[in-house]
Amino acid sequence: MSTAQHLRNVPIFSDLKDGDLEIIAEKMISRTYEKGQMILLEESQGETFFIITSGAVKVTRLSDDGREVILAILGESDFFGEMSLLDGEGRSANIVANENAEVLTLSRSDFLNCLETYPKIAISLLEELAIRLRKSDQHIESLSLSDSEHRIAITLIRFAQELGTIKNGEVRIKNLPFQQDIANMAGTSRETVSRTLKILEDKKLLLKDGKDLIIYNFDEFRQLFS
Amino acid sequence: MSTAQHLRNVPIFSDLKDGDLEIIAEKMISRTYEKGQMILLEESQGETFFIITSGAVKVTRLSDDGREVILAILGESDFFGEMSLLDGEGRSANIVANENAEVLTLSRSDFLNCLETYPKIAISLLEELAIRLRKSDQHIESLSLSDSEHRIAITLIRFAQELGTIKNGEVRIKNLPFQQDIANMAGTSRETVSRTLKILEDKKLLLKDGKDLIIYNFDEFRQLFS
DNA sequence: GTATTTTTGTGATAACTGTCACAAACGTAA
DNA sequence: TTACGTTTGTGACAGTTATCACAAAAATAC
Repeated sequence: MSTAQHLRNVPIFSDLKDGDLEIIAEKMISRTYEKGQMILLEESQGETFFIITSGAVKVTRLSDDGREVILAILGESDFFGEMSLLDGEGRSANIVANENAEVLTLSRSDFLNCLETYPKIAISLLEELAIRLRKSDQHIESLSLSDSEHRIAITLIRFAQELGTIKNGEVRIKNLPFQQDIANMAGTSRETVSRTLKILEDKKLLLKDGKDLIIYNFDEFRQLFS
Repeated sequence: MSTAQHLRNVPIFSDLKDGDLEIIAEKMISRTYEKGQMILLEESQGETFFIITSGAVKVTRLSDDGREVILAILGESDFFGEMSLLDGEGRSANIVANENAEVLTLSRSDFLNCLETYPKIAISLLEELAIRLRKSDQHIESLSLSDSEHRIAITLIRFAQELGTIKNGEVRIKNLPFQQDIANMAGTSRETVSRTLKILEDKKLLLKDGKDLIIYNFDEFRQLFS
């Protein structure tokens, strides 16, 4: 797929005309990262905007004692790096390739130029940030008042929404992340994730199928834990 | 103070020329709310943009069983309501007047018009949302991996940054919110807040002075708990 | 002023869940 | 295949903290 075609799939660029898309596409550079490779470090200055064309990355923060909090897992057509471009602060999070990943990058100046030249991009970006803020708020809510079973279930719902495929009410999450990653997102321990998945399986709410996870009745599941 | 003068204090409008500011000011309507009054309900459609000119509001989410999670407390010159205007979803949070509050409102269409007419506003708004997202991420981090003492301390730091006044290294938070509100932000119980404040006081890190709270050495305090 | 409501302080208890320890299962490379 | 590393499962235990209960203090109303 050409660079411009990839951009077409990214919500914030989807409003643009083909010509404009190609102008932007020419300024982008493609890069690849291997699983586990660090893409961005917390301390570095943000100078680049990234769009994922294949693979997945995780957005994390690390505490002093080395424990990892996963803020989000991003996949194809998602983008990142815009935050520190916008507010000038340093990075607020680390980005690590969660599987082999291919990205397109845009420099700070080209990115800011884009925003000024195409106000529609700015507005689309606003929408996207509003959506992320909303998700953050939900994440905060779940961490604040739920027990670990709820938090883990809500994390599964997030995965289902981002990575899952629905087939008559049943969601299949292909390649469920490791329990340790789920734990780091849900704010709990790896062992508790293991035990809780078993409990949910006993309750006939979900099924582990190799590396995949199936939620039998997604609507019911969401209602139970929302 | 005139409406336009109030707008001048709001970061996202501060770049505008006086003339433009007045054009916008004319479209705004002033409203007042009494302490405890609900300003926005979670279920309602978002049709209005709000700017606080005096007082404070709290942004909350409610769980089924009625427990409240406080996402933020906003004060003078802060704004809210933009999120559902942008992404079209329903409200993601409730807004309640935390003290008597005066706000300026702008209708959905006028707000969106503003964004298209003054691209600078859109970019400023992007910056603001980036900042909020950053704060949300920090909030998530603290909820994920800290014990209750840390979470409460971090909540106090947030209050200090939003509501505090610094005098040679010492921060005074005037009118510290109730322990119940602190608990709802820190994701813990009211009793734990009570006990923890006493512990921090015993450690000579802070002092309760009537309705105010003083953090003796803010830099040290931040380092201890960040 | 007194009365009433709201907010805060504090003990006792139980429950949840993090941690440690180790075994089992799985994946992968040689 | 075997061997090694990674991921998952599970028991035991301890520590943190939510909850309940009620008293004290503070704020507000009358």
